[in-house]
Amino acid sequence: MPEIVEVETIKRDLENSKEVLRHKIIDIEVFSNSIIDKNSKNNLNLIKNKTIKNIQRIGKYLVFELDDLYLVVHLRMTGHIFLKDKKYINQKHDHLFLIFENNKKIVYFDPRRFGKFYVKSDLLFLKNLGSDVLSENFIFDEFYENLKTKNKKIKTLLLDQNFIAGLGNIYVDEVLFSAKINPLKLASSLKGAEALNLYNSIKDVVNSALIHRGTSLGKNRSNFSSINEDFGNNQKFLLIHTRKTCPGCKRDVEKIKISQRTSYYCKYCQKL
DNA sequence: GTGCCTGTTACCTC
DNA sequence: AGAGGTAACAGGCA
Repeated sequence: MPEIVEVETIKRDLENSKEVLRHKIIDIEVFSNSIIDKNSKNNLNLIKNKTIKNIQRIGKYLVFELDDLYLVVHLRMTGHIFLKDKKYINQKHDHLFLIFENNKKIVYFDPRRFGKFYVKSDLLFLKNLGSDVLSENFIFDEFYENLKTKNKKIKTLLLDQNFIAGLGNIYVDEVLFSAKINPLKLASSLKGAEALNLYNSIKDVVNSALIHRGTSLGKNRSNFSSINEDFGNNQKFLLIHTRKTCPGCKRDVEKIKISQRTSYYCKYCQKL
């Protein structure tokens, strides 16, 4: 579930806590080896005694900049970052601790263990990502030029992190509903006005969800929560994803699979 | 118990 | 280039 909005919420919460930025990692404990990228296993110990100089987010990746290297995590479906007191002891599905010189530790919790940690000396492994939709690199002209060349369904394209980085299944549905674009429409068929509408909808949907601290749809601990295990509120404001009735025309919402992803749209308000 | 579903992505083949 | 399948894994649900 963590898409751009959720990862950004975590990033901001970590920054605002003042307990991580400019603090030193004195130890790392790994309880499940499979969450460490196989090419990073040998480098893992290098993060010890390093200070967190900066925290950034690139697409759905959370990046901790250390003195001379990067600790990067992708939360995939069910990864969580919690900030706990040092006395916290590990519980089911906790896979990694980063222990700081102050009284805190970062806990990586992930029931499905799809998430991955990377330790790298540079960020070249992220070089194929498209522009982050919250960054200043996300520019309409470039977006539209690229869009015109793609002969695939617009929903599939917006989910492609190498096209634009950050959106996942929930927000793509919301964006397309907001822009009144059918998810099955070919990207290359969009007119300039539609593309501009789409571009603006991406920014609006993401920024509005950020205000609500992300979307927490499930009922259990796999559900998105930020560093204090607090859920987001954006699920209350979803207009189309998981809805049965279109808020625009009050007719039934379509629920189909597009590229193996459950997709919600209104065939009346989002005409093909 | 069984089988199917799930918010992500990399990798593979056609 | 694009489409489709699979795998990683655990838990919820009918």
